[in-house]
Amino acid sequence: MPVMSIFTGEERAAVVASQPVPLYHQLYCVLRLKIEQGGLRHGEVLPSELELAELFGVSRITSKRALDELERAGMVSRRRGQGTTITHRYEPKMLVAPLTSMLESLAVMGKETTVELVEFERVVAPDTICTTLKLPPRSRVDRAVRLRFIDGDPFAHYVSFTIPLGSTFNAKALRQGSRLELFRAMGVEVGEIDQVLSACGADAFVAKALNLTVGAPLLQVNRTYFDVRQRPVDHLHCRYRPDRFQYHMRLSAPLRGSR
Amino acid sequence: MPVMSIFTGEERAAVVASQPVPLYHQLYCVLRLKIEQGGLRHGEVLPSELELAELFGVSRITSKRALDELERAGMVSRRRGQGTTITHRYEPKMLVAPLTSMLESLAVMGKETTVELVEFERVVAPDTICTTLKLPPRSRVDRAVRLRFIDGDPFAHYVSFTIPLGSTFNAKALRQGSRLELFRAMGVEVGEIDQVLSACGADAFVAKALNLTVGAPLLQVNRTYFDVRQRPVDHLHCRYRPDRFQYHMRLSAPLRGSR
DNA sequence: CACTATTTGTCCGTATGTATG
DNA sequence: TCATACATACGGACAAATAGT
Repeated sequence: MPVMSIFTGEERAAVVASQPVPLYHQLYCVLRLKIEQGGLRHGEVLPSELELAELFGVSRITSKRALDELERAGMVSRRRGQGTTITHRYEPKMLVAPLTSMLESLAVMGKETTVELVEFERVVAPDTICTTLKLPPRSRVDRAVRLRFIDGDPFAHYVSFTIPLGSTFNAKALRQGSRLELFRAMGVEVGEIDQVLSACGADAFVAKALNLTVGAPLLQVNRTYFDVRQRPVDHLHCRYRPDRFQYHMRLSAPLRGSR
Repeated sequence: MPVMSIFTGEERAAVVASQPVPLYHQLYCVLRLKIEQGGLRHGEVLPSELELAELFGVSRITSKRALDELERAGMVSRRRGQGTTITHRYEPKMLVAPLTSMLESLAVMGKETTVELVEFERVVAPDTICTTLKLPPRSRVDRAVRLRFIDGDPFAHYVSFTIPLGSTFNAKALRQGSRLELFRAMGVEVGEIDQVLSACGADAFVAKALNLTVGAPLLQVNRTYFDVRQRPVDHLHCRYRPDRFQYHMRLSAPLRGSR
């Protein structure tokens, strides 16, 4: 019987020896991604080691190792004579936040999420931060690292740089209330927010904090807070697990008359 | 003299032996990213092989190989006795689009980008598409795959599913004009757009199309178009290279009185 | 002109990881 | 499981080019 074409040519072509990444890991990534994105569902049986090896043009040991890694990652279950079945369930456990306003940290986030302060320190600001906050080079800022949890699982990693506001802006206050409330208490009225949305791979720090592997895709939001006089007050670097957090928007009545 | 802290702790921590990726390649990636993003500029001299080796806790051979790869990639120039100088010029080949309206495909995108139609076919819609477009199961829709280029480099991958509008909605028309113009020409007035922003790893298809490796982080936007009668017309699946495309927003005057 | 320090280029030997049959 | 081949990574050693004293 001819082997079913479960995998596309692109998927097979993505596993190549010429890359500086082990073959077994390339194959592992292809399989894992396919399972995570629902291309292969819970309960389905993967091709056998030999079939996989032939499909992707590798040896049986290589395909075996890729499947073993999948098992170690808890994606599949392997049994002799029975094959490799998928145990991973696609369960969203997801928070969808509106992006149209600043509601995020108040209404939506407040529902079932908790925040944990990981670090708080007054540091010399990196050059990029000095530039965005319009500070002279090597100024001092308050750096805070925080994690946000949903159902006890971390899904957001924040690194914030705040211009010195006063001694009341400290770790204790950050642990208790939201940052926006804190700003207001310090007499800073936030007028505008500048946001850039992007994606990035998890670095070693974030990967550990969010319980991911290095390089895992993350939704990235870089946010600058301005006070009512248009002066930058704070820069926030957010990274979200895409399987647990998404942004939602509804845009209405687009321009009709033009072009 | 103590070694200058050119690299952050995060950067140094990203080069670890425990990962299934060669050390020299990890280091190469860190350096390349720093140069590409302007952290190290044209003409600057990189630390010597020995300094790099000590900074990142690897042997000189490893740091040397990373630098050699950088040279092969045309990012730096190496000379005995003189060191490694950066030849790559930092030009942010990046498109930053506003997200506040539907302007994207009209004003911003039209500037220096081009679109290429990769596939166009009438297909049986997947279940998920039928659900979002409120169609009976196994309905037929027009599926289009497109790529968007900036300076000849692909940065966006689109997969769209459109309810049957008529024979004028075809490959030829898609190649020429924008989809929104085409909708209007077909008598469909787009009233609202529903967007979900997230991140995902590149699958084999997209990786090939956007010239990336499998698993590379991408900014993902899933968009549903509704006509003025609130009926879903089209579902669009966008994936962007984060180094070439970002979304930008400015939010003003957040709620003051409440909580 | 040496002389020196720095930096890259090349080689060796060894140990471990990867991949095949 | 074994034998084999190749890639990766380390430490060390020495040669060759460069720049400054």
